[in-house]
Amino acid sequence: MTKSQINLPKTAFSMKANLPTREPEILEYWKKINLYDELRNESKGREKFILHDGPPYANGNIHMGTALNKILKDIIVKFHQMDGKDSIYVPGWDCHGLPIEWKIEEQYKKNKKNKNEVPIVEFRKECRTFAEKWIEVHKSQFKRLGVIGDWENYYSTMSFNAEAQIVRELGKFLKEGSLYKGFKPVLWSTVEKTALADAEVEYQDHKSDTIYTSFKVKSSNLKELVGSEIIIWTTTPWTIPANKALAYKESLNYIILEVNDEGDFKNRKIVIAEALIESVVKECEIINYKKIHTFKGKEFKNTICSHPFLSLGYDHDIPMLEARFVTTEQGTGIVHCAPSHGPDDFNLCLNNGIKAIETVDGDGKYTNNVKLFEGIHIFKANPIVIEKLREQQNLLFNGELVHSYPHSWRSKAPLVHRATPQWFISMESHKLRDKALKAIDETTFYPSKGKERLKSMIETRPDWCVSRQRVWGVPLPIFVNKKTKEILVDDEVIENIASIYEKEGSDCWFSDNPQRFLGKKYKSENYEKLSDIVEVWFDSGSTHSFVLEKRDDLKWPASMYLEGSDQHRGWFHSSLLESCGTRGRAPFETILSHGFVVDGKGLKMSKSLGNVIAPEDILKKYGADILRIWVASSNYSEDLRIDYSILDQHADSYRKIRNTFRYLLGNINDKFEISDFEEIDIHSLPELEQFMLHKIYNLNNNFEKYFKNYDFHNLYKELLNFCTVDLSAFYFDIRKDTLYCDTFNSHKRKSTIILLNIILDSLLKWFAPILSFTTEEIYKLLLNNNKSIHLEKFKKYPSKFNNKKLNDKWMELIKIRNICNISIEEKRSSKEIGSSLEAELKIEINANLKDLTDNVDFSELCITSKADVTYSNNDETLASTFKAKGTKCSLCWKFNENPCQRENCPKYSL
RNA sequence: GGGCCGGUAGCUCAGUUGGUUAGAGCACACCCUUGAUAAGGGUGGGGUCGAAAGUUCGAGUCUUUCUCGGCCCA
Repeated sequence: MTKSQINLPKTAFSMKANLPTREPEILEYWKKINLYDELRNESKGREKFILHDGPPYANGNIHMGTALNKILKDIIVKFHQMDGKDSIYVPGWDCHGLPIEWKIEEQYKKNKKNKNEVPIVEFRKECRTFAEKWIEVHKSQFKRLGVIGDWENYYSTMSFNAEAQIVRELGKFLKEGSLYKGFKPVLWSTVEKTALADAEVEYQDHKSDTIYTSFKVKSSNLKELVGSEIIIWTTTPWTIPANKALAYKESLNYIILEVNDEGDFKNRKIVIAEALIESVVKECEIINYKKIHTFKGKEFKNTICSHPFLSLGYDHDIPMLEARFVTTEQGTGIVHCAPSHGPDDFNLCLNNGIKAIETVDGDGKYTNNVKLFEGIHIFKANPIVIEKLREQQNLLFNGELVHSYPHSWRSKAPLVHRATPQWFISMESHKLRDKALKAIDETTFYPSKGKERLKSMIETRPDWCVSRQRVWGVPLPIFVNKKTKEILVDDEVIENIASIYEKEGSDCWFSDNPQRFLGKKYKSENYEKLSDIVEVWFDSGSTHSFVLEKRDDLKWPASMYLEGSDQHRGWFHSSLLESCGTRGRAPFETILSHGFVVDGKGLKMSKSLGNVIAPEDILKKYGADILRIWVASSNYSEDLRIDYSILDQHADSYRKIRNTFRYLLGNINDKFEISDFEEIDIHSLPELEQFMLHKIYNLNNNFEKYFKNYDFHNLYKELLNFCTVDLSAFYFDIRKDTLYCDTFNSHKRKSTIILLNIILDSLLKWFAPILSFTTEEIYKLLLNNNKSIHLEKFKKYPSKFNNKKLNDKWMELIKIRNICNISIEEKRSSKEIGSSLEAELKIEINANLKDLTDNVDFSELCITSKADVTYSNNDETLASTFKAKGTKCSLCWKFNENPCQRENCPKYSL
């Protein structure tokens, strides 16, 4: 008997995937067949699904987070495409901003070049070139992940039309009147000489000088207070010269203490919060004191103090103001307020008619608004302030404290709050907050918790500061009338600037005569041209206008914005505000946010922990399809863990899936026959095949349900389980006998082949959005038609596949099969049999199940040589296994006491 | 420091409105197979559901505290 007499599987589809080398070949193939253009051609006129790309910053190699983001986007785009839509993905890049400026400046430092000697326009050109370089790097890295999009016509925030449109968008806020000039403390770097965006700030430990200092009560409604001294604690002594007020909390209890220790404060009465007596006394080393009077915070009302530097000319009144932000966690329960140096201070003072002024210049030196200290750098001022307080006998205590403090992400220098002229978009003046909150309500969030997250941020955020004192960005298109100080608001000027930018970009703002932008209507000598640039979040928040609206192939609003959950404060946020301000609604219909990539233990990846895995390493070791499986199988609504053991596991699953395909391909000998599901005569098929159709039908239902909810990890799990449980361990295992040993054209074998084709067709399509490369490899091998699996649509499954009654029956049969397997295993472990074909089953089934099992061949189901069924009243199904009698048929390997009766088995195998 | 989210077998994930002995696949162990073969099949072990306390007849599910981790904010 030779193997040529049976129908063994044969396929060109190799068991070994070798993805790291095979995938680039497939990328070449996609390039060759112009897959992206083909996709657009094929789906012309279909309903559009637009996933608008949140632009990554054009700097540095991609990391796992970016890879996750792009793959997840690609999976969703492909799902919608196969679902019958025109699913268009246009990648984009965020290009302006401080990090790139810093890179260029670093290069200058290396080359001993002085930035101030380089014309702004030239500097900006270098920034542009830098960004262009990284866009190209990113592009190839993203493509390698299998991401399909309009790579040739990507968008960028530094393109001329983007810069022009950003000006138009700002013009809308200008015209409306919600863009205003304010004066406000912002986090400022005295090293970089700029305000920093929130995202540019990082918190690190910092050692600060701390002081307890006293403010004498000048007048008060509470007579005990007069002559007493309010004690405050601060970690920024240098802000004392800018003090304008003191803050207390109504609900707290306060106490007047008389100090009896020797020293400056002997016999002086000090005021602190009652709850903090212990800590203040301990820290200030007060030993002898007397409690004089306790009172409620609200009795501070209308109390006026004097500045500790009163006799040095600081003769302004220091009012005491009620504030909610006062706590008893640290300090004295009374907070010193310098409106130019803290947002809380600023707001409190503003509400009480005290304005912030410019007390510190951009370099960090006191201005002439600050008596005694003009010209001194604030970082050198602490000892001087402390010394002067001591001289004035108003220093109760000073020390040091290590605490978390804001630093610049680039220079790592500590930051300060500094009042500067800035440009703001008001949240209230034109009801931007209300509009945004309404827009959030109209948006669907995946996962749903994102809605509350964004909402709570919008509810509490302050006005949007859109100005930056830097050069690499879109210049704020603002002229201020030198005489009236009024902002020039004129659509014509804005459009003039925009149309100039459209042709040549925004560099000219810094080099050309301002008259060029003003046109003929206004004279440049009457106007001051602003040199601030727009903060980058406004850039990216405007992408919907210069990408979605401007491109004919896209639509506004986008179907979906998809980013990491940090973008609730970033791109989701700025896009929402920009769009609500200019168009009254969100630029997206849905938001999908994903968690962060962490290591196998759930810790964030960092160089110091040494747990960083680069996408490049994974591509080299496993290939993109494994990475794509990792994305699909992880629950993106939480943090996503990755390490090599996790990837190994997914690589194992991949092999299982690949071998499932290999079995299918082998048994159809790579001859794929696409069948029309509607045409199939189900009842002509064996029951097992009908049962499998039912399984497929229901799997597809679940598939659609999961896809609709973007629930990919459950979708993938279900597909994988189908391959392992339903196919490999069940259907495939049972049907090997038919496929190998039945005559080639027997009805049963042909029925099986029909099913294999249907399963292959289904699996290819179900898996295509996830296993983009492998499904293409198979598709190409089967059809070789210069088309792509990604041009296909998901199949529709006729409801006639559904057969619940049959399913119920087969669920029972599978239960019996499991019982038989246990029985077979007993004989196997006692070495009485090896292969299940050496077994002969005797099965005792409850008579109630007679109808169900009457025509069932349990030897086929359990892959044994023989199976006899008897019926009893026993509720339990019993199975016993015996060594099969007779001799082994050389063809079908079943044991028979008589010559094998199968049509193509040798009649006398004895 | 504050806000939000999360912690179920080694791993990826299920666990309905609180209701039997907490499930699946993978991995692991053992066995079988050698006609899916660097494949395939069978059986099995494995969890005090992050910790503690509480509510309840009953808690993985509800409450509180703590702890660990992540994101955001300061």
